[in-house]
Amino acid sequence: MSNGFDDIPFFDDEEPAPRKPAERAARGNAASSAPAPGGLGIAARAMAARDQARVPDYLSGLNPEQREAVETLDGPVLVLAGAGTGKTRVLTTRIAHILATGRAFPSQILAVTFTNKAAREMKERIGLLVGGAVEGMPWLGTFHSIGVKILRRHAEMVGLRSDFTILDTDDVIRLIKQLIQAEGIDDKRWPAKQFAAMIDGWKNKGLDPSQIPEGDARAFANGKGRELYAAYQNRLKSLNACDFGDLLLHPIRMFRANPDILKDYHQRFKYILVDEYQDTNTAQYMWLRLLAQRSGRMPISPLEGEMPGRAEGGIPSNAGASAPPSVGSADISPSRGEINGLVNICCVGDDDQSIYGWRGAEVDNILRFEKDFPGAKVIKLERNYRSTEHILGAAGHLIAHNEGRLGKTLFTDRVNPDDEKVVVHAAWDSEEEARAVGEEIERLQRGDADGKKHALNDMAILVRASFQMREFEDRFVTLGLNYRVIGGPRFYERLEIRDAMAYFRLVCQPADDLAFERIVNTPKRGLGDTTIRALHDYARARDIPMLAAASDLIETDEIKPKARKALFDVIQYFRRWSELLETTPHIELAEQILEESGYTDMWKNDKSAEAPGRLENLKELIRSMEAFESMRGFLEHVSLVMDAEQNADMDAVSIMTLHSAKGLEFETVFLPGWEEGLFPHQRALDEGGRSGLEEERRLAYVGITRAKRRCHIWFVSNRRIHGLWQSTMPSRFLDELPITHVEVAESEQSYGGYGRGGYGQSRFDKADPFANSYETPGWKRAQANKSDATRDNWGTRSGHAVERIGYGESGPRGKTIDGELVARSTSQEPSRFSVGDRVFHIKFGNGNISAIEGNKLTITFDRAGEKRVLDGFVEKV
DNA sequence: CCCGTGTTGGTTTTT
DNA sequence: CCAACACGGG
Repeated sequence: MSNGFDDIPFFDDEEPAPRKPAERAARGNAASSAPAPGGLGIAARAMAARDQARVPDYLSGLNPEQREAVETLDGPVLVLAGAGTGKTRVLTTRIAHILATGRAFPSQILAVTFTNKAAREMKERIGLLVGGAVEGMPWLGTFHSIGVKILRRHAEMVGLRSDFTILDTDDVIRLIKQLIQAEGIDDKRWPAKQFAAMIDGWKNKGLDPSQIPEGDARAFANGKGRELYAAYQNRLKSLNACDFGDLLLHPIRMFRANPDILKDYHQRFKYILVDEYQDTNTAQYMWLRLLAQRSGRMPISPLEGEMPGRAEGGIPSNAGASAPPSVGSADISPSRGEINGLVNICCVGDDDQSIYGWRGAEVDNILRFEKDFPGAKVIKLERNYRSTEHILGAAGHLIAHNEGRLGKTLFTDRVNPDDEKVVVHAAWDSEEEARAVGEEIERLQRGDADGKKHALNDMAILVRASFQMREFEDRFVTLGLNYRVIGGPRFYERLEIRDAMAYFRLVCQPADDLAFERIVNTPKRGLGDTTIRALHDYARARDIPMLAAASDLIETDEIKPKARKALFDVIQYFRRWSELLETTPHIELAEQILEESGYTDMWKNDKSAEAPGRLENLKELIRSMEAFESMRGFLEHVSLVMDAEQNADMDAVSIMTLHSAKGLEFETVFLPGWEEGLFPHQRALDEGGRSGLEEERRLAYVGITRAKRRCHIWFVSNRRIHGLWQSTMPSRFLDELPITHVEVAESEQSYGGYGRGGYGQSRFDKADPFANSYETPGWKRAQANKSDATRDNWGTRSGHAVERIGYGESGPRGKTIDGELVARSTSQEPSRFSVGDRVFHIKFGNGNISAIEGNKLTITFDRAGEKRVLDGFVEKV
């Protein structure tokens, strides 16, 4: 059976020891056979000297620290790579170096990232360095994609078949809901969603049902937490399915139970590289330790209850006495180049950018690295190539307020007297904040400030919470300023896509009950609750899939004739499609399935405004299948890679959360909402205490360090929270910025001072400690702007466009549509519309134009009533 | 089965 | 305040 993973060579492609090119190999081996860490032998030193003379291209241009990080191939290495210090470059060059020196074949390198995006980027950049050799790197990928690859090979060891399905969050919640109901528990009081989150948390920690803390187990459904978790795992097994957590946990269990298999992987992976190590959770840590560990001297026992991170400083290698029973003892003699029985593992990360503690990441993993991997080389990259000294100075001073850190200070020597300081602005409320940011953006765009016109693509607004985006969107629509929102629900999470996928899944995997239940009555076939319940009970009683149960039951008279007929048809279709699976091209089959099932017709007959968009999405889904060889291959891809590609052509300001900004950079960054309660967020403070505050501070650090040249921070005195206006205090982080690198904007008139209660005085309490007068240009400008804004609330600029990357059906107020350019007004020219035109709006549907003013139209929609919209959002019908 | 009304809660997100 | 969801009526 071809299931999309046979094409990856595994152990059957075991290469002989690297030998060519001869000269390079000799060099590499000489170095690696040198008595590690102590000092190099004379011959090796001579050769090293010779190497100095002939530096390979890919090494030139690295600074000494980067170079050391690339060239220290033997033993554990931790690269502490500050923001903008060339982290990815080090990682990719290191791989290139391993390959070029003949140390390992591409298939002997394990390189893990967190996101598909990061994996893709790495692949591309390695490709640039070494050419086609990347193709041979089957083990470069996310934790999860590598986890699947391992698990497919050994699925039977954990009670699965190798064609198991991967459930996403939505499936998981539906499944749990069923279990909760089956237990007779009130699913209102104990929401499935909440329990799914708990399970996720346990799995992040690597905990089986038997290992979860008693308190946790009791906390849900009157103490049924543990039973439910166990029931969930059983159900997954009978569905031949996995959730995301299992993709890591099953391999861990499998390795522990089968040292011989683990040993194969030890032999395979000569080099391990890990990106964003500060984001690893306990399960990922355990997974890595199993793969990295050699010689059985490393006690690793989190599954036995010992949590790494506590317990006297982690896991000392010499604590041989407490070696764990099973896994640890896979006795592999250290191969050449490994020290302390450890593989050549290189973890790259930045403890100051650890912002995912709330979803299970353990900063402690990176803080503990030297203890975990004795003899580890720690290399700090502190030379920054991204930002000005002011930005680095501000960020550095801020982050220095954290206690739990390894300590780095970024610097740059590209100092320019024209560099702007970080600017702190105050505004009266969030509306004014949005207005002022919009003005600043336009100023930069026009080039007023420095004579240079700045592209919108070089600017970003980074917010703490997504509700903050709305005000900016509103303002930018008004101004006709292009923007794109990054983040939010994605293409593959949309209803119609999930439905279609459920059809495909069921064809490929007839035991996929979740898929069955999803679509058995979609489109409506008169198969209601009663029928489904009967199928469900029958299937459970016999432990067979529901589709099979349906086949059985239509032979009996347990089901009403009408439903029986409908069910019969469904079964027939699936039988046919399954047969066609092997013979028909998958694209064709997919189209056929959606047609014959009546699914496309369902949307064609749907009169709602979203229906056309949904049909378009279905077409897009089919198109995206072209890149795959088989339907199974496609399904595998989708379950792991839920990205939507973005449209980079358009010039637009990016709006996103601070979290999704990690790893990105922009010339100009706007950071609004620096108020106590919002940033740092009250909930982080309440629930996370001191470490919560530190994570918020790291988030602030991430925000500032996204900026290359300009960083504008804002806070407001009044913000509407849950509908009611609250007066707010400036964020404590503002006080943690160094005066030398920060400038407080001339008062934008707004900020009337007030005390800080028990929090002590802030220099931001006064309207402006540095310069403030009602005669300042800033005040005058503010006044001017104010009238400006009220005068023309709709703006008159042309070419407005909005893009929403990854946002699904419910873009706010119908302004935007999924990743597509939806508005392009042309107000300079006479309107392309006339009063009375019949038009279509993607959100509001069809309607007639009743008035036109510039690029804004008043339209009476058939269903949505009268609305004012920009002309770019509608088209003639 | 669809739609309207009431209720509830409202950081951050990947796989 | 506003959006998502659950429930009940037609």
